[in-house]
Amino acid sequence: MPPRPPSIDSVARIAGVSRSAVSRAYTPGASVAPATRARIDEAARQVGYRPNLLARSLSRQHSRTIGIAVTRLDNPFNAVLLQQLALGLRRAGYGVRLFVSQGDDDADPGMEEIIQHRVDALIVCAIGLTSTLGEECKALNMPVVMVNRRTDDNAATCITGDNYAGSACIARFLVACGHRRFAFIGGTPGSSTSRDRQAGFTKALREIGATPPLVAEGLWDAQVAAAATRTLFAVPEPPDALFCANDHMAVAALAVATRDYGRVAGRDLSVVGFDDTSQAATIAGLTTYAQPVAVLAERAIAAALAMIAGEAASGTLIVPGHLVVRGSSRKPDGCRHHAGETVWEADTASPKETGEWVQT
Amino acid sequence: MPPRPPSIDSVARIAGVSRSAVSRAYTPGASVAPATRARIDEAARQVGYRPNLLARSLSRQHSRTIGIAVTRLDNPFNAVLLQQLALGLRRAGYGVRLFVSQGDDDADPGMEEIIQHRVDALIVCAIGLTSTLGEECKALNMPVVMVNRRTDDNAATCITGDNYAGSACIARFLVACGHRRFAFIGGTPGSSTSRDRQAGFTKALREIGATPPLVAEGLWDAQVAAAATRTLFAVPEPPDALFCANDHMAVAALAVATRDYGRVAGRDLSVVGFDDTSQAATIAGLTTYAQPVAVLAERAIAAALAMIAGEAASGTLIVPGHLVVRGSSRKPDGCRHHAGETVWEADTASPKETGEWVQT
DNA sequence: ATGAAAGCGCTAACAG
DNA sequence: CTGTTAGCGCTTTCAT
Repeated sequence: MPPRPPSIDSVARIAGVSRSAVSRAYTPGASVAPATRARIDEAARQVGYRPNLLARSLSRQHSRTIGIAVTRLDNPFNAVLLQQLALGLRRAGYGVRLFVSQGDDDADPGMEEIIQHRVDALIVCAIGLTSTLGEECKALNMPVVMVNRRTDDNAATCITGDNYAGSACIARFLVACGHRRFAFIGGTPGSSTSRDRQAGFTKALREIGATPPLVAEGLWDAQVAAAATRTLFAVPEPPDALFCANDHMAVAALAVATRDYGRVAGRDLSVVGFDDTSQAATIAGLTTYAQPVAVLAERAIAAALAMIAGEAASGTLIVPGHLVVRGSSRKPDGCRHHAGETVWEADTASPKETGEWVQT
Repeated sequence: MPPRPPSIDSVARIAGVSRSAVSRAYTPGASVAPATRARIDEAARQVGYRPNLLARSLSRQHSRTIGIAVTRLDNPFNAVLLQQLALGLRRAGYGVRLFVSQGDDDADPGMEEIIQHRVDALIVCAIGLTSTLGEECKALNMPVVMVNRRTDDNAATCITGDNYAGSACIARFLVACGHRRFAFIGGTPGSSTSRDRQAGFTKALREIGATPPLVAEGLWDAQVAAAATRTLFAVPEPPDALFCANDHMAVAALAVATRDYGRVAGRDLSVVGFDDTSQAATIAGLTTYAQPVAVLAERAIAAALAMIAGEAASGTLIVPGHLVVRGSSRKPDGCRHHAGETVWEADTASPKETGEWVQT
């Protein structure tokens, strides 16, 4: 009933050439006589021909499509990361098939579905692959790169921020601010990212000889983090320094602390986040450890393309970030202006500008 | 070089049946003898067979894939809308091909690309289609539904919130708060959404006999809106009531007003947004006109599926919202609690619970 | 430079 | 219920 769109054959017929000729006319760098090409172009224009990419993919054995699996698009960091990935991929000539999963953590992002679609590679954001799935993928040799999450079984190449060093930096910063009672609100306990941030924070605190932090779970969720904040403030000696494992939660915690508990951030309380989402900056004036999302995306894409090309990259790339100081925290000595933001001199967490590959 | 994944033929051979049998085994509701099915299942399991969806799509003449074109994923409203769409689509058995475009407005979301991928339908969020593109789509009879944007040439089915009535409600609300000097920060001037919100606001103000608002352009961007806010406050008699065309901007404007200008929202200033993003609630305590994003998504999906099924829906569906009152504004008489939020009794903007189809 | 022919992996009548 | 056959629309040797 719906008249099918013109196929390569119709064009060939009209132009009076074989369909191979038409195919070549659409293949950059193939050899077609100018005259033939003209006839083909004309015929194509006439009927409004567009090559059917499904058919092409089937024939070529690759789809120039990359799958992106993601959760929690309510977290602007994830949303922006997705945006950067999609944009960068398009620039590289790849399309995107999107898989969004409900669950938080090791949520199986509908793996069966992904595999059946024969994407050339899979980029996984903020979710963990179960190890069996990791195996599956490499069995099918489908390249997988994980962003903002790492895995130890080297089933995938990983690109992350410097969670450990960044969080350690935050610990030192908070101590330099003169704080004494620390607290940490984590993401989902199962995620490497949350664990690394907690570990870096706690370890640095211990090394300095500070009191270990109170710990609560925020599950990467603003609401949950808000509740956790209330719990934290309900203790006899509530914290005066709070580190939340990402901005999404930090910004909620900050709101609770100031609105509901009358704390004035930057004086009797410091709250620090991780990511540097634009809302952290604009709305909340949040002190945070900035992750260069554009770089993360770019590196992830590079890794995926490399793997598609057969260069078996593997391991974990740690992309450095830096602390940016804003009104949500006190401002210790050693803060100075640089490129429009306030940084902290003692922030030496990530010396390498370009990031560093570590083997797992 | 990379050993190809097992195909339907390998399974057929191993199971000792024809490939049609295998095909049927994977087609719900097809008739296969239990014994045959068992042999097929076994063979499939053995080699790890998965049907190739590309091939299936080519053969079936549809891909069970819907394209989603979107911009500005830095705006949490768009991000969450995308999330809901993807989730709902998956529930309906559809996959998603994602097209994110850079530009703001009538940005051509890489139409050629979309068409070539032979998606079964296209859902466009927050972007406008140029009219030629609209034509193209219907020529190819590819269903298009626009969310949060409308078009008058009926090239597409549109699903929007009640921009006009909602904004009028905000105007009346602000007047009821006792304000006198109004301002409006719009999105991109080309977008129907921004225009409708401005029109509803301005019109209602005029009807009441209030002073017309100062108007500035925020381009749907937090930074730009922040700058616009500064401009607005630089005039001799700065506004005491500010309506921003979405929360993303409102929240930035609120931050500027309170932090940089020392205004205290809820007393000498009211700022109101549109959308009710979760950050608006959690972080900023923003008074805003709530749009039911889940409903928007669900309706958009329903429309797309209907059109795929051949039921030529067209026109514009207006989904009602409601005003939720929080700390960023004064609280006039007639506010009461309902289902955990504060609503305004005089908010009669959208009587229809289910939304209403209007012809264009 | 061009065309013929053989696929890519799966589906869909149609006979049996 | 099952196998045969003919596509779906495009690519890619291989000759010419």
